[in-house]
Amino acid sequence: MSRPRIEDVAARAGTSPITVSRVLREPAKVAPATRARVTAAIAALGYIPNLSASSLASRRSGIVGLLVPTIDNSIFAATVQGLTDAVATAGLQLLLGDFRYSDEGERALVRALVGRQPDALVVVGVVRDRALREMLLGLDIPVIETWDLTTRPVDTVVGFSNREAGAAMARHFMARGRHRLAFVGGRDQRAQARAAGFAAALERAGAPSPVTEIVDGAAIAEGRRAVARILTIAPKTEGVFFSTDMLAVGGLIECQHCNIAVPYQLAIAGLGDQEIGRELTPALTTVRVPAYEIGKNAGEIVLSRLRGDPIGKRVLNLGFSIVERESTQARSAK
Amino acid sequence: MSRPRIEDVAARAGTSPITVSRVLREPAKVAPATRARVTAAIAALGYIPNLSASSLASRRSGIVGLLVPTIDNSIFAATVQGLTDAVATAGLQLLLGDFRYSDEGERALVRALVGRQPDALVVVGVVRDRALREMLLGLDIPVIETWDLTTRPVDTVVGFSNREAGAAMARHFMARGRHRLAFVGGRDQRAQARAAGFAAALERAGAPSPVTEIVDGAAIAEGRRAVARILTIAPKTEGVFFSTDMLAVGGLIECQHCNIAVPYQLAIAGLGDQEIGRELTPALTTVRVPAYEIGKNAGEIVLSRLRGDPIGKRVLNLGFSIVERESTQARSAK
DNA sequence: CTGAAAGCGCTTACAG
DNA sequence: CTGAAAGCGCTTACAG
Repeated sequence: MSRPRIEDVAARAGTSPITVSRVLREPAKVAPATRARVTAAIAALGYIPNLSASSLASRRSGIVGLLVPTIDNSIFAATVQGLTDAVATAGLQLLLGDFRYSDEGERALVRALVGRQPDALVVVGVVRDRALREMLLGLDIPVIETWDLTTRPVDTVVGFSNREAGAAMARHFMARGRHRLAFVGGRDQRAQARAAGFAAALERAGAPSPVTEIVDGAAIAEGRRAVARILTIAPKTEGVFFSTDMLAVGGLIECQHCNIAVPYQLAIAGLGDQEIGRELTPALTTVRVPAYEIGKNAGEIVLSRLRGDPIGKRVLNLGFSIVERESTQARSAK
Repeated sequence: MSRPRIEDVAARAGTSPITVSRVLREPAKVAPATRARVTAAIAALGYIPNLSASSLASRRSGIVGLLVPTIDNSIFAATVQGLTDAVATAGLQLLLGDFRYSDEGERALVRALVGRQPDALVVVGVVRDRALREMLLGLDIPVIETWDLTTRPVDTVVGFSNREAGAAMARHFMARGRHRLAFVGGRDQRAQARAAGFAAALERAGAPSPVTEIVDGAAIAEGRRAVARILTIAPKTEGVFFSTDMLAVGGLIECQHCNIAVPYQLAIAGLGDQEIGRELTPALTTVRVPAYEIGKNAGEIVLSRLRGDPIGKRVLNLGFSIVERESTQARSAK
């Protein structure tokens, strides 16, 4: 007793396969009586259409491929959620792949995803790898880059300026009387953009160049280690901007262990506005980023493109905001 | 210029489509010279096989469907990682779906996944819903349930006993002189099993029944609220077991805000052994669960079954362990 | 080691 | 409103 095919449903409903297919895809075009018989037959047999056959015949897979650097980072979870919320209404499914922050992994992943004939691709990040860009350009499906901005997207980019976020945080520190600063972040492009914006804003203001610590991953332990190093190398540091809230939490914890008063001796800020940062004492200043909205907008752009709407803006800047909490208060605030 | 097909590759290599297909699937069976020509043609054209066509013809999709309650919970991320690590070696891809802790969502998701003709299905949780069980039993593919145990799995279950974990934690508290206890957890089956085991162990020891707080989600804020409520309802409570570390972190934070000394006034424990619990002060006692190993083993079972190996154990208990840290130390330890 | 024929289960494009 | 024919791009099973 293998799985029923469309033909079995048709036989039971006393109609043809194509009518069954229509009931599934455009029921309004089928006479109510026929439709009822077909629906009953589908239910009776527990028929589930074979989407491989459907994809092959229609050249529409109903799949949106999503490439994320890693799935164990809850900050991207909101983006996945937003994207799901947007595309699920159209019956599209997400095929998720993590490339683990490697160009090579990303190429392999794209190849694997493309084999499934996705109707669109959404990428966390902006694609810089040349070979990958070429591959994506030749794909002839919408490709949405996210979580950053670029003047020349593969197709469309929706995100915010990580560079500007870094610069804004530098100004935030300086406005509170802190000029000897440090940056902690990973090797990925977004972290690098935040670092660059941070350093550039300091330079423009005539402040010293920031000490920069590169870390692997976003673990709390990495944040702790980074602060310890910074305070050894540059004991007069007055504030540290961490590329993610989890790293910043590590910073807060290390300070607590070493009896360094935050924010009075050292100010600390993160990025992501994760719940833990709000709940700790001192509460963590952070950059709130539109993670959910990025996913939602990306999904809506995908749907619009699949409908054949005219192409809108190629660069969609959703902005960010700085949420000031205790961890960066000015010393005078005491 | 649409995408090249196997026929285009064959033409360029001066051979037939079926030989190209063989080079892709079982290269050892093709003469080296032919293989070289085909490989060159594939590279030159940037050929990527259409996996919909491949699935349809071979009745093998190369997809493993994974159903998780939610993707924004980092504790499942380790399971996803383990599963990926195991199945990627065989060229299988994960199709991930989250059913958001609802039976209805789970049924819809299974239907959506099944349409893609997965070669196997892995579920976080044990399937209790009757309709879903029937559906899965009729599927005729390996179905692996995880993260709990049951005497009658749909097919095979790999996990640990949540009930036993709850009981073990109750004994842990009692061995440290705490008998007035409380439980905090969600509505999902695993949380309920932990609650039941916790209560049963207390009853067996003649301790009072635990106060039980049901929460929605695993947010820190929920943990805070739960502790506040417990201390209002039962101010003499000596220890609280939270169903997840994140909830327990909320418990720790609430105590800090209310000047309740942990563990001296109130002991706190979680489950999951997340990094944050190790780093906070007091460090959090927790149940370490084999999240990664569950995924890894599930993947290996899938591969074994697809190879056609004889079916092994239907119930694979990977156990758990209690990691004692400061948050549950005995009062006398001071 | 290689290939011609048939078919996987759908949908498209057309006809009526 | 409904259906017969052709075809989507692969692989299986067989033959040589």
